[in-house]
Amino acid sequence: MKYNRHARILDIIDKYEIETQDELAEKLRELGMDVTQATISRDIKELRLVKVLSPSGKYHYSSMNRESSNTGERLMVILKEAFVSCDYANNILVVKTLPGMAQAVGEIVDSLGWNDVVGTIAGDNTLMIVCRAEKIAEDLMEKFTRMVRGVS
Amino acid sequence: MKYNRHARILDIIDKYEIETQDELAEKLRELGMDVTQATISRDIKELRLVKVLSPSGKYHYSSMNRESSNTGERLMVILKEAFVSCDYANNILVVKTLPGMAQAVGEIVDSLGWNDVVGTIAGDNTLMIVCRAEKIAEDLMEKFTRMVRGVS
DNA sequence: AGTTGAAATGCATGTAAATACAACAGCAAA
DNA sequence: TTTGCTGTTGTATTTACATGCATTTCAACT
Repeated sequence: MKYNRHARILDIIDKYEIETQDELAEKLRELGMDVTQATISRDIKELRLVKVLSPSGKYHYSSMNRESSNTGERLMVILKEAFVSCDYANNILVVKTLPGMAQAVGEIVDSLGWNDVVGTIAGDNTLMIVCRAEKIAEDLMEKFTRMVRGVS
Repeated sequence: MKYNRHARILDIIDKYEIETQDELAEKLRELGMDVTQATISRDIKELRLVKVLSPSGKYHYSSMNRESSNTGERLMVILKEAFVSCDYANNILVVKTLPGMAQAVGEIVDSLGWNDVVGTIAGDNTLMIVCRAEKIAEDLMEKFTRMVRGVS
């Protein structure tokens, strides 16, 4: 019974913006699965679901993974995860990444199409970004750091 | 006042496993910032923090990003985000990724050290994984698909 | 300084979520 | 069959959280 329900729960939160556990219980009841809020609280714990804030300002349950559905967000996620640190000298920004990830991060930076960035070159875990001016490199470092800290 | 506090909150949830908003208020009070749970509820909303389940089975606040602190998890996140689809023929598994991400995914697969995988070679958005047997390729496809769906 | 409007906060309270406890179902060993 | 164990669920309750409303703070103006 339980695993079937878990699957349905994933379906439901994917399809609707579920704001409360009671609401979820309601949906399940419509599918003929009679459960209480207590059970759902436990399900949610097992499924490791989280309550996130939608752009609309409402909270809703989500699956933590696959949160980012569009490509832009997915790239950002990759960037954040692969990023280790960065520093600059003159107009060159040097980004350290997880091993083997520098190419990928370079690709992402390229894809952003910032035209203050002249070009990028990547090794294994190091990426160099050539900026038009030192100021740009500085700003960019700030930007990366901020981004990774989740401030957006 | 508020932005200062927001910064501290990020610090605190990074450093401690904060289970409740009251607990967070407590920590802030220790830093001389006198706030109530109500304010923190609003802060948390603005910072888009989420309550996630730790491995220990307890809930704690986290920044949604940077959730994956250890390298293994971070690689998994990248793998999930960069993955598009896969298929196989014989003992060769072909994985499609986002543009420019194939190298990175290949790197990750290599790093997993599965010895049923003979080797990998990556183009721009396509990765080929040479498996020891067709069965392995099939299993692997299953594994990837499952993983991306968030079931593990 | 006084006025005004917007943002931040606290207080009180209603709502949502987690859980202690008990009941029960399935199941394996005696 | 009985006993004891494990896992699932509901009930009742506690605990945690969100929010309406009143109050304060602060900056931008007269």
